[in-house]
Amino acid sequence: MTETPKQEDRRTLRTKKLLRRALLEIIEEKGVEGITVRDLTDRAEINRGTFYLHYQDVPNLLDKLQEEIFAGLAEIIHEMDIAKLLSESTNDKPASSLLQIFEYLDRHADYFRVMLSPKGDISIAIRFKNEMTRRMYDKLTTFQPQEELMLVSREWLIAYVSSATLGVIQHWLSTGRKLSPYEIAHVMTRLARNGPLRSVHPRLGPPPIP
Amino acid sequence: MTETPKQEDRRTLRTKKLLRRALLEIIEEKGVEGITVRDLTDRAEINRGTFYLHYQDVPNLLDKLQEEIFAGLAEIIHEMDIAKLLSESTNDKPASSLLQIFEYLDRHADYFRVMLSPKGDISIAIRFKNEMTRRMYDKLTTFQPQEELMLVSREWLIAYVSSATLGVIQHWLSTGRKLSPYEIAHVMTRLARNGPLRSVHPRLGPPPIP
DNA sequence: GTTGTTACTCAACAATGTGTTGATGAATAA
DNA sequence: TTATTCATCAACACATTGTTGAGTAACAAC
Repeated sequence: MTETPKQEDRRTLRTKKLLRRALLEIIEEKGVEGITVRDLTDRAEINRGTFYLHYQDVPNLLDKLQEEIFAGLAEIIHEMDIAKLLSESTNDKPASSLLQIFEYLDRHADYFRVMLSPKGDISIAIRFKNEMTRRMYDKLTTFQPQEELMLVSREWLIAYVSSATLGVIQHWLSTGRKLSPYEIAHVMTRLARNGPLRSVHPRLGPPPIP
Repeated sequence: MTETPKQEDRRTLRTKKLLRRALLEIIEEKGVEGITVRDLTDRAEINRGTFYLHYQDVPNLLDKLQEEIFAGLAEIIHEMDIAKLLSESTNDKPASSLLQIFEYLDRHADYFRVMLSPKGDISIAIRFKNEMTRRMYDKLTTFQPQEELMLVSREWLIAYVSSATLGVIQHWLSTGRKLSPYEIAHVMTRLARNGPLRSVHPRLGPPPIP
């Protein structure tokens, strides 16, 4: 029924590429709120009317790019496995699911660096967190159905972890990714396993897990 | 030299109050990007020109409100004491610094609920996190100057904790503050002391601290 | 290479928001 | 009461938006 997605015209590809580049440039300079169609098309060196041949307006352009990038990311987040994260917690290696996420972010760093920055599109961060949150709910409900056995309820645990993860990602991106995906995944794993306070000094409280 | 801040005119106070109310209303509906001076003054039922008698533009209005709210918050954040948080970690009570923060947020919930929501002003969240971050650096450097003794470096630990804290705050505000400031501070304290993974089930890894 | 299609350019349009100004009237503080 | 300050109103130039119609250039397919 559905036809094979016809290959796009060279000119179309060119225009979209130019617009994407101009968009990231403008956001980095002026932030999401500072985008105008005129500025966009001036930088891309295309006619203003051409913009409207491809996108309805600026939010629509942002949406389209977001869909693109999340198509790839959703799969990876779907693979996240808390049970595995917990069962692996006897060694000191980065959790594989985290590693995959950081590798994906690294691959699309031009986009994420800008979009997850303070000047970027907040809806990207929201969505990223939402995907993590949903996934964690599923996995956690299966793994530990008895909420009363937990130190804090699922709800707060998940809000805590998903925000912390996003925060570390943003810091990593905004400081030039000085650590490799492997190294930063390792850091994240240690923090998740031992908790922040125990990470200050292992001798405070019980020893760290590894 | 500086005169005592002259008491403001009734009419001025009235106008500013109406604008504040209208602002929070618009942000809740359409988000920060959807604010227009016309909409603002229509809802406040004042003349459009009147807006410009008090504020240069919309960002300036946002800034003024931000300054107001942060004047009070800065003091509290300044009181945060990691050393205390760690030394108190033999009991299961909420850390006093966290409790104070949640009480302040609770008192100004009309503002924070909107501003720290996804539709709100991202710069509030940024600044909030920055204040926490700076404070933690100071305290942590004093308390544990030997970074090599830490499981993860200060930099990442702080990015992790400050983001997690903000995330829990946002979740608390957006879900109607169903827990009291005391209860939510308690949750935060447990998460900080035991770490997320250990909070899933205390028997995983070493026992929780208290 | 020719040909039909599609994307791009350009100029003009109404509509809407912005920030400012000057004249007028009303509320306020003292 | 009185002088001051604030709010209103109408009008202004300017910028951005989203659309349209006509002309031009690039493209894919044959």
